[in-house]
Amino acid sequence: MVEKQLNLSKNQKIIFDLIDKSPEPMKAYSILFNVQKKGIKAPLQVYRALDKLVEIGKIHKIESRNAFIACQNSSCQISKTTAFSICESCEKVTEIKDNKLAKYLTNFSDNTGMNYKKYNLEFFGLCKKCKRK
Amino acid sequence: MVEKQLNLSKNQKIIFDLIDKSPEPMKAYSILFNVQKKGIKAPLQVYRALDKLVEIGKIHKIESRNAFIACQNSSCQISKTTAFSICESCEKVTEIKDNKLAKYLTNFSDNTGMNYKKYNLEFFGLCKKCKRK
DNA sequence: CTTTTAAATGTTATATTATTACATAACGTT
DNA sequence: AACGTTATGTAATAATATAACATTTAAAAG
Ligand SMILES: [Zn+2]
Ligand SMILES: [Zn+2]
Ligand SMILES: [Zn+2]
Ligand SMILES: [Zn+2]
Repeated sequence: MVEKQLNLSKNQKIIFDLIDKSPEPMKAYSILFNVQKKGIKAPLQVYRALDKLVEIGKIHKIESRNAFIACQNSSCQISKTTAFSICESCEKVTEIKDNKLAKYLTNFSDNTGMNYKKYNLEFFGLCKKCKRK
Repeated sequence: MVEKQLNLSKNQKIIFDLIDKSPEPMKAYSILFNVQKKGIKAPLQVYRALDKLVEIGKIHKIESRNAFIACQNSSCQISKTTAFSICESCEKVTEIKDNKLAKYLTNFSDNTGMNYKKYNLEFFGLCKKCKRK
């Protein structure tokens, strides 16, 4: 599944490519370390690219881990509704793509009648692999 | 609704009382500043109390804000399932107490068949007051 | 009541995560 | 070319969180 990313700037592309290749969420200073050989030397350069990539939905921040993961779900580019599964043992993170869940949460309204176009849901448990141990 | 908290230690009680009185989520260093007159001088003392209070469900961490709020929902003492509404304008945070939502998420299983006893959900939007403006 | 163990505290230093401030360069539009 | 917008470079610093070690308090066991 090839995604267009022509609109990304130089730093944004370097940093997106790194995160996209990583099998696990990456932390900002780990990203910084990994892109120093490409000329990105300062934290701010990383955070600026991360902010933009989050804004356009190419990556997501795993809030409970202060780490970033590439989006696995094309619809995130137009919405801000995210759900993840996080293994508390090996820290594996998977983006949950479930239309029913998304619909349920998007239509959810609380006791004040308020509803929401944006949410972030993080599930915690043990992944298949870790459960076997 | 009086809650028992006899089991809290001195520092835990000082810090819980402060958070419980606050109308808004409190950040760790703001807590530290506020309890220095009571003899709690170092960040670690605050973080240790926060860790314990989170563990026993008396407070929750709002992950997207790095801030802490007192639990509004007695059932959180036995579960780790939390949901919040966050106003993106005034930063007001409310804990959502909704049995249907809790049931739906607790019973949710992802495409791998995995399910979860623990989750954190943060909804974002504008509160009533901010919507009027 | 005394011994033992676990939980909590105190203190210093340090690690990790993120932003402010200011200057410059590249890009897209008219 | 002139303009406004977005992105970049760089240095300094703020904000959040933990490591390491010594000591004290409280709970549990004998
Ligand atoms: Zn996504
Ligand atoms: Zn695992
Ligand atoms: Zn609660
Ligand atoms: Zn508001």
